[in-house]
Amino acid sequence: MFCLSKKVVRVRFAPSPTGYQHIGGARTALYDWLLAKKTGGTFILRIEDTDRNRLVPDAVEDIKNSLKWMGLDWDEGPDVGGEAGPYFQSERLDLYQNYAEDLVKKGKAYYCFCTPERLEEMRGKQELNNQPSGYDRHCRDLTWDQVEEYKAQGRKYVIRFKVPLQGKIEVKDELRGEMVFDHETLDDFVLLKSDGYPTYHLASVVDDHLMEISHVIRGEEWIVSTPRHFLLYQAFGWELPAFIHLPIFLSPDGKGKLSKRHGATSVREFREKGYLPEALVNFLLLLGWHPSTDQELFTLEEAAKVFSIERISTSPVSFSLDKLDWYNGLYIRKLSPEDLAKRCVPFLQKDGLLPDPCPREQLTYLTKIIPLVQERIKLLSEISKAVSYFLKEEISPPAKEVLIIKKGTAEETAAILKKIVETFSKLEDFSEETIEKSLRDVTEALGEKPGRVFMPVRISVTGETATPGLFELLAALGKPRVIHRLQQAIAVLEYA
RNA sequence: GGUCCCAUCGUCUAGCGGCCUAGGACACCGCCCUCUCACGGCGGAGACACGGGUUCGAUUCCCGUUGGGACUACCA
Repeated sequence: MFCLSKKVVRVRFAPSPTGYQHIGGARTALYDWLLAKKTGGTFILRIEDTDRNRLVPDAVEDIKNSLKWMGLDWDEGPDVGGEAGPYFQSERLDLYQNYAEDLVKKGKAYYCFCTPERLEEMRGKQELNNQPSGYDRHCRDLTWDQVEEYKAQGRKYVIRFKVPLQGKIEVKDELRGEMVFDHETLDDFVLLKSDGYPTYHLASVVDDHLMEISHVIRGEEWIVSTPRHFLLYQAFGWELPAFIHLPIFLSPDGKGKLSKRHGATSVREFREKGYLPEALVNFLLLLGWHPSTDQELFTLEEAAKVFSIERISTSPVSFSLDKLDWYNGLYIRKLSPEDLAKRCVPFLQKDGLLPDPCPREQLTYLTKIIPLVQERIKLLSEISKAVSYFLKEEISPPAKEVLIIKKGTAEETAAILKKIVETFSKLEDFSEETIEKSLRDVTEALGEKPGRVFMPVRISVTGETATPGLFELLAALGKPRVIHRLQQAIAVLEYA
């Protein structure tokens, strides 16, 4: 049987597959993973699929993919197994049922035959009378005969925990210290649902015990449930793990917790928007945790060396994306051209700028132009706009108004461009250096300022006013396309 | 309504009684670099919610007020 020394750190990330991996959960998983790595402990992935009504079919895949994408590999769990399995709660049903029945036998839990309708009515009355909400313990004192009778009638039932009527329960959170809850404020919560599945309360307590979890790291929204869990540990006579409640993510506008209304909330969405896992991890790391230094940049490995639960903060965190964007730009600039090009390919394919699969020459060319735009994009998804005029053979000719130089006329502009076409045509070697020299020579010969000459060229060949440096841009584009696009622009100026 | 949590620049935060004329980062503004846009460099503005205590001394400790948030399901 499964047995380990109590000293070792065993942490679990226990998502419920009711949707795509939420960004808040991703941070929890990160902290779990870091604590495990820091201490040489074990990181466990456990799927809490006990709500069959809200089950999303591909959620488990998404959760696994999201964790892998972020670099958070698990030591025990789906796909990798482990001695404390199974790691899907739906495969542990008999366990929960036995433990629930056990509590009933000990008089610490009871069968409840109340119908959903009755409960709803009860709740309605409580709200109407401004009374505290909670189960009214209608079935708490059913006699054994009554229970047998109801069961014989085939009535559905749940198993509820019998919360002691008097007294207090002291709960400890590693970050916040002791918290005291009065039993009177706790109701007899459900342990086992009528479909035979456990509630979170039962399942998580049973599994955390059986899997010998040392630290329970979860969201702040669980604080109010913690006294119930302590009561359960007490009833079973089990040793408590340490509890760490992470501050929740608030919406950037400061109104309530982060929700779909405020943009991306799943890891998948951030990935699709063009965020790098390195950036997301770094951002999440510092959202609620701070090192004892001023260091802002961390790889997973670096973070794993210095991470500590004592330095996790307790106040709610506004999930503002500004810093994530900054991190993303930073990490994009740090990538090698080869790496960045590879990461951009899917985005370019999605936008129809590259075929799938991508031919070798195309990838080589992309790698060549990537450095020109690398410091100009903050999201991978911005790559298409940044390189479209490189990847397309033809661009739609710019409008006349945008081509015309400042305080100048169409004729003047066309004359400048013609002169440049003429100069470029004679160039044998269309390199950055020769381009720069000839362009500057033309500028001087015409008695113009650089800006007045460079800008119409830039717009002619790209259609944009904001681009990489002109000389490197032209060289990367190649002489034929440059001349063609310049002639196209001249035509617009003269005939449009 | 009830229970609980939280409270330093717009945001993330440092601070664990004197080092604070409150530090850093993002965002913002200005200047520089410059062919545009970025990148980069330099500089600027910007916070201890309020009221009581405790103390020689409070951003730091205690209480209250206010504000924000979470939970209040046979969901997690």
